[in-house]
Amino acid sequence: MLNIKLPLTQAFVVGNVKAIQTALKAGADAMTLKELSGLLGLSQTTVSRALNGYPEVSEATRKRVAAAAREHGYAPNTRARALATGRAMAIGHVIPISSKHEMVNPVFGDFIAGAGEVYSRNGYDMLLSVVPDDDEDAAYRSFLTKRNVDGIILHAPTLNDPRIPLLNALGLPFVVHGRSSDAQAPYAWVDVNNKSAFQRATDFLLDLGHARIVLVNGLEHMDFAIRRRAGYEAALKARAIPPDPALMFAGEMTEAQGHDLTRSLLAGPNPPTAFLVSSMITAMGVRRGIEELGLTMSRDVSLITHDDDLSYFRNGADIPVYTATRSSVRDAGRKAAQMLIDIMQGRDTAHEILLEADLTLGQSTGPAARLKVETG
Amino acid sequence: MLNIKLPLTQAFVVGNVKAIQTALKAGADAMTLKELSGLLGLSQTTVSRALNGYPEVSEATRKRVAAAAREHGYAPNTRARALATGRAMAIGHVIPISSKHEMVNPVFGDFIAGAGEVYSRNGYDMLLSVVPDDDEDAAYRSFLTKRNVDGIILHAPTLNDPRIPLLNALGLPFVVHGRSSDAQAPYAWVDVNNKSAFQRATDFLLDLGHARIVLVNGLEHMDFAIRRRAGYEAALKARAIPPDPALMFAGEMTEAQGHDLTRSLLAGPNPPTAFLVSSMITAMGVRRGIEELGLTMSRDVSLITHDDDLSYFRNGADIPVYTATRSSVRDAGRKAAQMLIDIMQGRDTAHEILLEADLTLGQSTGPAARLKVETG
DNA sequence: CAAATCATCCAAAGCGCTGTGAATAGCCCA
DNA sequence: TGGGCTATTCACAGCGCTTTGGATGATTTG
Repeated sequence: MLNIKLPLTQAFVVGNVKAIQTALKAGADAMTLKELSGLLGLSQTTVSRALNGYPEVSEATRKRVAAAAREHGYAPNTRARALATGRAMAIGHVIPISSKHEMVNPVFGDFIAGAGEVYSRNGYDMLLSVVPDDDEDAAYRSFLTKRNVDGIILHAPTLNDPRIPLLNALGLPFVVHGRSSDAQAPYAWVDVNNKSAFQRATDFLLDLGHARIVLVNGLEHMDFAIRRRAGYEAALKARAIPPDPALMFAGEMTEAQGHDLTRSLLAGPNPPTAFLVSSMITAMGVRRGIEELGLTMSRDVSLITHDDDLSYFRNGADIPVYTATRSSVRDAGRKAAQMLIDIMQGRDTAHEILLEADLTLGQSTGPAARLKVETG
Repeated sequence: MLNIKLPLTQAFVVGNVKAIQTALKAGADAMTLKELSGLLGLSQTTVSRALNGYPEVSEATRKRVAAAAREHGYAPNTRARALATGRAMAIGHVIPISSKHEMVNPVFGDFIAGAGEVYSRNGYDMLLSVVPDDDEDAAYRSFLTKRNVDGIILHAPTLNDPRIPLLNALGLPFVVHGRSSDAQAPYAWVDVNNKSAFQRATDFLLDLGHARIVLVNGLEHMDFAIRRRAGYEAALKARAIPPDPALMFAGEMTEAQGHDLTRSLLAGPNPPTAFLVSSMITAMGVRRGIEELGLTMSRDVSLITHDDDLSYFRNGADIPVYTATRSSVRDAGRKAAQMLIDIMQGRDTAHEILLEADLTLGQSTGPAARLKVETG
């Protein structure tokens, strides 16, 4: 395997177009094993074994084969190899799109980046299936009966997600990004400790003297949202504060949602003094709402958000803008991919990874207004 | 083909786990054509032709075959089919990641969503290869010599992008999302008219009396950034205003970048009165900078941004927050995918699609402060 | 020096599907 | 009644690779 990779890497340095054209000669028709072995005067068996690092090939012929492969730009046909070995060397991702709002999860790009990194290091391809979240049947039919992947990553699990028993029944290895509360059977997963993160965040706001804390959550059938809410409620309960339904919201995590909600709450009677928000994007909307009303974040209203540490949306370089519960979704992608590969290859490995989120202090939190009056 | 799809769709209704378990019996080992034909007492040929809609099969047997396929949850093995037909029924995307900043293009998720929609409608899979943008050789080796895709979508083209002659030389059908200025050979592409969009936007700001307009652009080796800058400069030139290098910036399009740049410019001598920004995310940073200085967007400083109409980042539901040059990247994804499929299937089709961006009026633009003094 | 061992290499049988080139059977017409 | 059709169906040869189960000499061993 390695024997093939190294030489070609040289040939494909971007910009070095001439070398590539030479290497691959007449365009579209790549060389086959048969042709290569014919050229070398060896059997297909020997050439195949030489390239795949089997021991029963002399070092001399192995070198000769490797050189020829490089020279002629030979690489095994994936389809043929997959058919022969029974392994597709590909991993499938089902990307659900909110059918109501046609929304793509913004977290997805970074997760993919992390996972893709691990895949390519291990010789796996990534197969994507983008489907409306109320019509995932097509995607599963494709992956499962067409057998074009060896494993699956499941995104955005819901409460007691029916896809989990389904995949379990089918025997295809899979790893869930997130968890599914109330799931009957065991399954492998990588998740952030959403409950503990939001409990700590709520605690922190309570410590600052905030009593009316708004929870701006994701859609309530999503598992992560359920856990975040549980964390929020646990923190309140610990101080004997009954959760107020008027302060708890669930919905798509858009900027506009955050903005509209904030405006109406702050303009209403008995306004809240703090917001706990499920995504950076929504948090930006909340801040816009705060500032449009002439209020100042941190001084008048506090704000904590969850931060997936998205590459294109960093929470400030030096001092974070927002106080946040932070956990890199890209890292989660890496970990989930590695776990899946380990499982597929029969390695003994942890099937459950719970990542703790950092609580990073930013410029969006401060003591509740009430306290300020006392001290100032 | 259709014959297979319909029945399975029923079996796979999410939640109907029992039906699935029944349909696929003993888990992982799917049925083969050989088994199915044996069961039916027919030859593999006949079964295959029946399922693939060939005319030389009697309607009676076709029905019988379809029913059996449904009952046993049969679907052809993709790998075997690909090997036999020579078509992989998959399309590859090479997703470059900025190697300097490890940044994933936020536009990518929505583009994929649009393209994926078209792919699944046409029976194609989507293969993703995530690679650092200075090391794309591995991705191309994989796609081209391993032959696991029938076509490629190229993202984020640069000035005279070397990947274009490369793919042309290799004879693999491909479509570029964007264009590559100075490219020698022809190629198929779907692009937004970046130049005209930014020219119109600049014109609009000039009409409002703004003279010092900052251009906050993407990385300058990216083709779209070059064209946007050209539009900006053309508008200035039309009014005999020499472009001021001190007002033109290029960089990664992050929120922090926009913020920092805005603060330093507005705090400096001879501050600008308007910003023309290449992405919503950066625009949010610009606005944060404006507001932190106690200024008001639109009244004190105007702002126009490009808006890719990302699903998770809509520019306000009713009245847009930002005045923007808007073009849906998701729609571009659909169009690029369709074009590629048309090309691969030898259909006669347009190889160049230039999408015009809307200039939508929002709440971020207003007359330059100078004019306000005159009128107020 | 014959027998056993080793190091190399190879022919051939699949993997599960498609597609070509018949074969078979039923039917029509002269 | 026999030749010519049409409508169905089938056997078989690949697609390009891996892998099993030998071959073939060369080398070692008792």
